[in-house]
Amino acid sequence: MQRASPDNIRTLRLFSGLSEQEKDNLIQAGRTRRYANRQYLFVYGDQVRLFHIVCDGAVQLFRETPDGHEMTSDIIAAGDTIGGAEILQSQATHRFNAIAVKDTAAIEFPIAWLKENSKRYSILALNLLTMLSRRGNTAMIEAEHKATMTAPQQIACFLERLCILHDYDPHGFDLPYSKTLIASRLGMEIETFSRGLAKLHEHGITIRGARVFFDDIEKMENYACSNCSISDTCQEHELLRGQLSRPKPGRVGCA
Amino acid sequence: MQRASPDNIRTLRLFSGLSEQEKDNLIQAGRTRRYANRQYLFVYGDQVRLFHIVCDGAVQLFRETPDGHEMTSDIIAAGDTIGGAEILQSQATHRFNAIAVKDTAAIEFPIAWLKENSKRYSILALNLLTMLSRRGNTAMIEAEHKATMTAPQQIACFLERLCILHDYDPHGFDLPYSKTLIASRLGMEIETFSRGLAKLHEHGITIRGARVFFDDIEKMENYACSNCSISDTCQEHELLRGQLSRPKPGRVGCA
DNA sequence: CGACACTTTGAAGACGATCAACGCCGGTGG
DNA sequence: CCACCGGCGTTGATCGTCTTCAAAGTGTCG
Repeated sequence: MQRASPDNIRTLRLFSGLSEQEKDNLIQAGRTRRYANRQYLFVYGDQVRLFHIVCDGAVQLFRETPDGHEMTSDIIAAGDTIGGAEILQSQATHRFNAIAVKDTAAIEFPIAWLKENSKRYSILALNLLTMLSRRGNTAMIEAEHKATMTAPQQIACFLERLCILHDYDPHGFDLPYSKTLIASRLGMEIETFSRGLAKLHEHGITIRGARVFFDDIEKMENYACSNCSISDTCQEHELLRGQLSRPKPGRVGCA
Repeated sequence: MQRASPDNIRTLRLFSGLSEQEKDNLIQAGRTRRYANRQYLFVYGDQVRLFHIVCDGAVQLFRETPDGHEMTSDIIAAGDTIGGAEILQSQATHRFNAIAVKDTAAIEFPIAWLKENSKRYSILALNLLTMLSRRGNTAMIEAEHKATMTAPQQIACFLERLCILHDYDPHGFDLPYSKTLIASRLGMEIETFSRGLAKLHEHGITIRGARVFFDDIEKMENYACSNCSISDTCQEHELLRGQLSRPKPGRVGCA
């Protein structure tokens, strides 16, 4: 998992391409803050005041429907940011709640900081643009999945991405979030998720408690989705990527 | 509908904030090209070579699943762009097909043009960023809809946005695309869409052929989704927006 | 040990996908 | 002018999947 303690904040994708001095200038305007598990960063309707960089832990972004249903828009892991889209669109208020789902550390910046510096440092704007458009891309692909794949397929695809993006050992790793949270993130009920996990055993994925085993990497291909833009996200994992999701020439869509 | 013939290309959101001379410099690198209805701009697997600005008509972006199913990712209307995300992420090949669904005119630019100029003109990068992140936002919200709303609700929400974004008369307008295309865009089968349209009559929306009537604007609120980021998209339509989707204080989620 | 959150499992129901048939319309060709 | 065709949309019936409701099981932490 990518971590960003004050030590390695300089390695964040958001700041890539900037000189060390530029990074210093930028970072010094931020303030590190810690959130306990289950503590809110902000809620629906709050004024947009801050841009956050999550350094450690994870933050759930979610909405509630009038009938009390909770809908997770995204889970922001360490190294990613919150609020960029809202600020650049000059949205006055937040359209979702943000709550820490682990003990979390985040650096916060005033919105003016982001607006000014994304004009001053075009590379910063580009980095943010890339991150946001990638997130949007993922959202589009997942919307597609929801329309074309069964629940077990979606789960398998999610687990595969999880394993690759977080650099977990495919032969055995623990889920980083509760099953309830993951189910919500995938837009399905916890019961469906639970049953889906059970079914994955027939397809070479075993789940015992929170532990996941890809016991047959070949069979993973049944679920591999060549459109999930895993490709350019962690360039150092070429090998694993080749093992897990081997896009076949001419193949489109999700199997 | 926003049109961008060579005359009004200067008014595009993408170029907003640039001087007339800067616009000239930028635009002169482009080449206008016309596509007949049903003509492909590119297909899945093609090299990413160009950045497109759709001036007139509309372009469907879609994938095909291995079992021959067609999945529409998006419909790009006049004034919007194609390829920005791919270029900024240095994707080598296209992950979807692009086909004109009307007679269409588009200006095309080499990818280097976009890369260089989004560094040179940070405002251009910001504009593109805003457009892309808005598109991603919409995708996320629609994914949410797919998980929380019934088919008729999704259709109503779509029609409402359509009416507002294209500046149609809510008391009667024609669908700009075929029902088949819209159904695909919403990720549902044409049969489901057709039945959904029929049901909307009980809720104050009448459809006769391709013509849509919001015969009871008050009832629209039953479907209005306060999270659909219509708000900052066409600033000139405050009044209509107030009529159609009136977000209530403290209200979250989709009704 | 007991409280509580989280997860699993079962059974019933709702919704959308699928399959099939039909109506409608515009175009083509005899 | 009519017959034929293909694309498009509607409607009906059936089926599979996911949600919902209900209950029991598991784990953790005081």
